[in-house]
Amino acid sequence: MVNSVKNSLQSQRNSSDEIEIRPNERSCDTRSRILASAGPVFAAQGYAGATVREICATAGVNIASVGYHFGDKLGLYREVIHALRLARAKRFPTPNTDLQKPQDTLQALVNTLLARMLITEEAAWETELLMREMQNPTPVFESIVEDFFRPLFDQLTETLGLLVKTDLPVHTLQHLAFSTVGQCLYYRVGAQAIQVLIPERQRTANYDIESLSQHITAVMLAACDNFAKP
Amino acid sequence: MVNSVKNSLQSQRNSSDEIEIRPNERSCDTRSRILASAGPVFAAQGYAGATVREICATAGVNIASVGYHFGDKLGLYREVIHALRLARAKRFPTPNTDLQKPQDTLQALVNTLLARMLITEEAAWETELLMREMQNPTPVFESIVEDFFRPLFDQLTETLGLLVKTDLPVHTLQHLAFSTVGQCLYYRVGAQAIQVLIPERQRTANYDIESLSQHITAVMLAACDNFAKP
DNA sequence: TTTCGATTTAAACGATTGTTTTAAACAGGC
DNA sequence: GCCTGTTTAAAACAATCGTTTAAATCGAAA
Repeated sequence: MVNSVKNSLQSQRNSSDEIEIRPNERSCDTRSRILASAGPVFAAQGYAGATVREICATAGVNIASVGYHFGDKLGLYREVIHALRLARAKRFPTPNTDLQKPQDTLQALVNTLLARMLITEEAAWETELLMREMQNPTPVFESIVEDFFRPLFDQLTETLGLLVKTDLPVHTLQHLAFSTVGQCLYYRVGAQAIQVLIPERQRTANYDIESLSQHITAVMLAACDNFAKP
Repeated sequence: MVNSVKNSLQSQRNSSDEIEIRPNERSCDTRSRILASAGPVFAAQGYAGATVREICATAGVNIASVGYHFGDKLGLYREVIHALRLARAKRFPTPNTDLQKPQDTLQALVNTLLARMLITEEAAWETELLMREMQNPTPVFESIVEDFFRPLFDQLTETLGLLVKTDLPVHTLQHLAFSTVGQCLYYRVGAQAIQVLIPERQRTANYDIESLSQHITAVMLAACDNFAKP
């Protein structure tokens, strides 16, 4: 009985991705409330560590609702990832690369990377969730890389190719791109370590996005100049 | 009764770090077997995800043994970290910095960092455990940073200070050190992403420790040269 | 050999997990 | 207004977790 109801709901959701027609208003409210609460909890505790009880408690709904609306815990997680991809695609449009000097493009790319890493707003849980996916990849990880990382990586490689002036091997350009990404990523991956290594006073003074992006850009421009020399 | 026995054992262990005198052979065997099995399990599943049942099963001992020898799960984890620290100190001795040119010291430091990151031997679980500590810090994380990361970080900052020649602000040297560490770290943190971004043929050809360390060192030397200019 | 403390064992405890069940509350069509 | 299908609520489910308990077992001193 109840199972058939859930299965029909599940297949209905899979068929239409964008528009969802819910029978009435009340269910749509609970459903979106669960979805909104699940993201931060999954990000903070990880998939295994997160509990549906905590998610439902912060959402203010009953525990059984997640089973009714999403089938089970994994179904809810898939929906969270799906919503995350849509949200981030709109929030972080890839910077326009055509009408600037490559130095400015590089600066803009580093700025975007660092902004994604060091975001402390209400949507910081999205980055946290992506970081967890990098360490514990699930079947959705590959599509995440293709949709989010590949465009920025290609743009980065292209921009660096304009900066080295000479024709370097492809893998050298890739290494330069990874050097750029790695420097940005460290200020999130190593944030806990930095918090221990660097006193708070220095951190608040010299570890803002602006200072860090200028430093990383300077490092990469110096490297590009050096690789341009015979 | 039993509690007092355990407490005395616990304090006995804390007092003497190096030499352990166990009453008989049998207990020492079980204890070391638990310790040997716990490391890989903690690394693979994380602290919260690992279960003492699985650890004891792979060790072939009773479940209550971990309570008897280590107090509780966290006590066992602390001992694992302690043993890890001793093992890694012997396997990766900090490079001697005194009798070389700073360029060579930097190269050696980058080599050490990359070797720690990309190790694929039987002891890879140690690095995996450290990476998990960086994202999900447990109460032992701070001591890990102090004992593991701080020495290398200081050595890195000092070496970079010799390379820039001019007197730069302290935070700039720190940023340069983090740039170095970040580039090395990315080839582990982003390994899953690189596996999707770069075809396997290129990966096996140009992503060995030797190529990567030379590249990263070259980037940082170029940056230091640039920062030395007026 | 006997005795006693140290160690291991099997079993169970209480807490927490994801999930299911049963009944009540709600909406709209007749 | 009643009835049918949908949604929510409270409770309970079985499984698993870390931890504890009480008895059995072992090793060596007496």
